[in-house]
Amino acid sequence: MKNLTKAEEQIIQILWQLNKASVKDVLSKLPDPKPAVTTVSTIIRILESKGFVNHQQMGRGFIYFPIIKKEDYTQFSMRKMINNYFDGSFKNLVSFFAKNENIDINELEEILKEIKNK
Amino acid sequence: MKNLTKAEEQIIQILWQLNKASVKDVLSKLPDPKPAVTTVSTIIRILESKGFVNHQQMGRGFIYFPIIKKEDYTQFSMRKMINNYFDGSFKNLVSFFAKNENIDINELEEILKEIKNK
DNA sequence: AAAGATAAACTAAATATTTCGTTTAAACTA
DNA sequence: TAGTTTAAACGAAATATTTAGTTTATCTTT
Repeated sequence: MKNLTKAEEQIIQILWQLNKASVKDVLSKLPDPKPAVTTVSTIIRILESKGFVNHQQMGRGFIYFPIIKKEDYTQFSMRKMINNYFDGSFKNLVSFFAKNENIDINELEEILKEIKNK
Repeated sequence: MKNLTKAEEQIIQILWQLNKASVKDVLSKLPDPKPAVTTVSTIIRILESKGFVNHQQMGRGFIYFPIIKKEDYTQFSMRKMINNYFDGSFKNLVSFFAKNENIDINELEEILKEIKNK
């Protein structure tokens, strides 16, 4: 799986959110200051060349859609994160969050309970 | 906190590992094909200008050391990761790992037990 | 002290990424 | 059909990142 640059990531996040979108749809979701339409168009084309996106004709123009699932890229990114920052261990990640008091034991138990019920 | 580029991240990881190191020490830890010494030196200087690293005189040259803790940068990165890929929720992250069978319930319970005993 | 070695600073070239104006092709309108 | 509008493709400029040679200063050795 190829790495996404910052600009590419911002755009594909929008495509993941919308499922299908024209260049203008994507542009409208971007925060101010908005880039030029052509900028968005170019980046989407790069995403296509990297194999993350595809398109279909739709009336006048194209509708773009992701062909890599957000979950797959998430997994790819998390794997790297865990390797580089948690010594390759998911357990270390959870411990880290517990230790740093972002999350406490009770909350973790709640999470566990919820997961069990699925 | 400033973002680190790929090259910068690779270097500071080594500094985190070694605690203190000369340019040559860092270079020796880099995988082949090794860059020029000056390249490493430049990137360390950039890390200093970004406030991640400092140095002290040591004999002939400098010894560099991180002044941002790995844990702090980890937290910074994880926060972004969770915001962008888990809807801002740590719970979602844990569910994701459970669901994707990278980790199963029993393993999670083990982790929880271990954390409790601290 | 002079010559050589060493290490950081500086500078600039190479590469990667981001941005957008211009061109081209197709569709629509008068 | 000719002129206008629309949208993608192209090309290239602007910016950011990476790489490393050259310079400068200091230390070491003779």
